[in-house]
Amino acid sequence: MSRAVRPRAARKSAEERAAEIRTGARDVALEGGLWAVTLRSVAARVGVTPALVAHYQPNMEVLVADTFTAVVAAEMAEVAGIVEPYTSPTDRLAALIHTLIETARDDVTTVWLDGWSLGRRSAPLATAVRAQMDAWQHLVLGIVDDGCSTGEFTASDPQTVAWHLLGMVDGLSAQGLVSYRDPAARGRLVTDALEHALGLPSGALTAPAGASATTGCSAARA
Amino acid sequence: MSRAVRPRAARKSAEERAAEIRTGARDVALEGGLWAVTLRSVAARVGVTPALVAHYQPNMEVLVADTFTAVVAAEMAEVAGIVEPYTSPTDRLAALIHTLIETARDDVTTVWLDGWSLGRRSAPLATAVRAQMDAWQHLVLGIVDDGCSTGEFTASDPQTVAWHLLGMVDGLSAQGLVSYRDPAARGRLVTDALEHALGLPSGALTAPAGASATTGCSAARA
DNA sequence: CATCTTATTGATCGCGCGATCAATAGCAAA
DNA sequence: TTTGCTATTGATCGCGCGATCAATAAGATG
Repeated sequence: MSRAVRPRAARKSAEERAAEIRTGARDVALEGGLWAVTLRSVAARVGVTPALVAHYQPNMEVLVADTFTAVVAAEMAEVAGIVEPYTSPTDRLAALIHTLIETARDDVTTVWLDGWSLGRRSAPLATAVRAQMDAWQHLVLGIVDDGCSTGEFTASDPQTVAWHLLGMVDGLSAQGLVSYRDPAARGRLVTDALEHALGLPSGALTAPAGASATTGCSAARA
Repeated sequence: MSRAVRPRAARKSAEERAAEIRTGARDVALEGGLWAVTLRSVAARVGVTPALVAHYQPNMEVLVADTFTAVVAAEMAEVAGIVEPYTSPTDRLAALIHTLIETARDDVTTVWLDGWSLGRRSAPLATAVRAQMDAWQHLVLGIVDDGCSTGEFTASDPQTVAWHLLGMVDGLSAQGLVSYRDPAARGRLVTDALEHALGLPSGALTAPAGASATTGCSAARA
C-alpha cells in the first residue's frame, strides 16, 4: 500500500529539509527506539532518498545522538513546563514525581534504555546521554535547593537527594517497561522515599491538586 | 597475530561442544555486551566455524537470550552465596546491598542494559529478562519476609520493599555505568532508604563485618 | 530565455549479519 | 581393516546497514 513508487521529493531549503529530517528521526525513535533510527527508515519517513539523509548528516552516529537529545530534552521541557506554575518547592517536586512516574511515556523510556545500551558503543551518543542526565539532575537539584533555602526541605546533601530521585525513577521506569506494576504504587514508593529523605511529613509529596502552593485552586496550566 | 589459519577443530561430543559454545557466548557477552554475541564472534572465541555454532542453536535469538540468563543467573548465584552464611536477615540484607552496590560489576550491568534494550525486539530475550527480574525479586523478598517474621523488619508490604530495593539498584547501576559516582555514597543512599522502609535504626544496614549475625567473627565464606 | 547554483537522486560499493546444505573427516564399532 | 555414524567444515545465499559520487533537475538569477 501507499506509494509503491515515490515522486521526486519537492525541492526545499537546506534548513527546512534538515529540520524535516530531524523530526523524522525523532518520530522513528519514538516509534521503534533509537535502534530503529537508520538511514533508510528516516529517509522513508521523510519521503526522501537515503542518500539525502546521509547528505545532511556527517554520519549516523551523530544523527542518533542528536535524536536522543531531541527526544529527551523535549520531554524534560514538557515536565519543566508542568512543574513551573507551582510556586512552592514541595508542590513542584510533587508534580514532578507525579508526572514522571504516573504519566510515564514508554516510548521515551525506550529511548533512554537504548541510549544507555547503544551509548556503550557510540561516543557521541554516550556524551549525549551524559549531558541529558546532567540536565535532569540540574532540574531536580534546583527544586531541592529551593526547598532547602525555604526551609521546607531538610537535606544534608541536596545533590544526593536529586540523584536518589533520579535513580529510583530510572530503575522503576525500566522495570515498568518489562513487567507491569501499578503506577500509583510506584508513585507512592517514590514519594515515601523522598519525603523521608527531605524530612517531610508523610503525604506531603502526593500529587498536588492545583497550581498554586497553598490553596488547591486555579488552573495548573492545563 | 594468533593463528591466521585455524586447524580443524577437535572432534568433541555434542554435549561438550554445546557447553563450550555456551561459555564462549557468556565470555563474549561479558566482554562486549549482548550486542556482541554473534554467530561469528562466538565461533571465533570457541575456535570453530560459525556454521557449527549455528548448528548447535535453533537461532541466534535464543542463544542471546540463553546467554543473558546464564550471565545474570551466575551473578545472582554468586551474590546468594555471599549472603547465605549470614544468619540474621538484617546482616543478609546488608551484605546483599553491599555486594550489589559497592562491588558492582560493570560487565554484568552492561548485559542487563542490553537485555532491557534488545528485549524490546526479541521475544525470547524479553521473557528471559522478565524471568531473571522475578528471580531477583524472589531472592530479596525471601530475606525481607524472614526479617518481618523475625520482627527485625517492620514493613507493611514486603513485596514493595523488595521492589523498591531492586529499582534503586537498577537505576543507580545504570547511572554508574555512564557517569561516575562514589560507590560508598551510592551504598549509603540505598541503606538509608531501606533502613527507613524497614523501620530499622540508622546504620543497621551498613556493611556487616563478618559472617554470623551477632558477633563479627568467623569466616564469611571467603 | 539562458545560465548558474544546489537540492536531490540512482547506482553502487563493502561490510557483517543469520542461515542453509552438501561435502568432508574423525572416531567407534563391526 | 572396513564400515557407519556424526561432528565439522567451506561455500554460499540474501539481507540491511552506512557511505560515496557522478549525474540530474528544480529553482533562482541574470
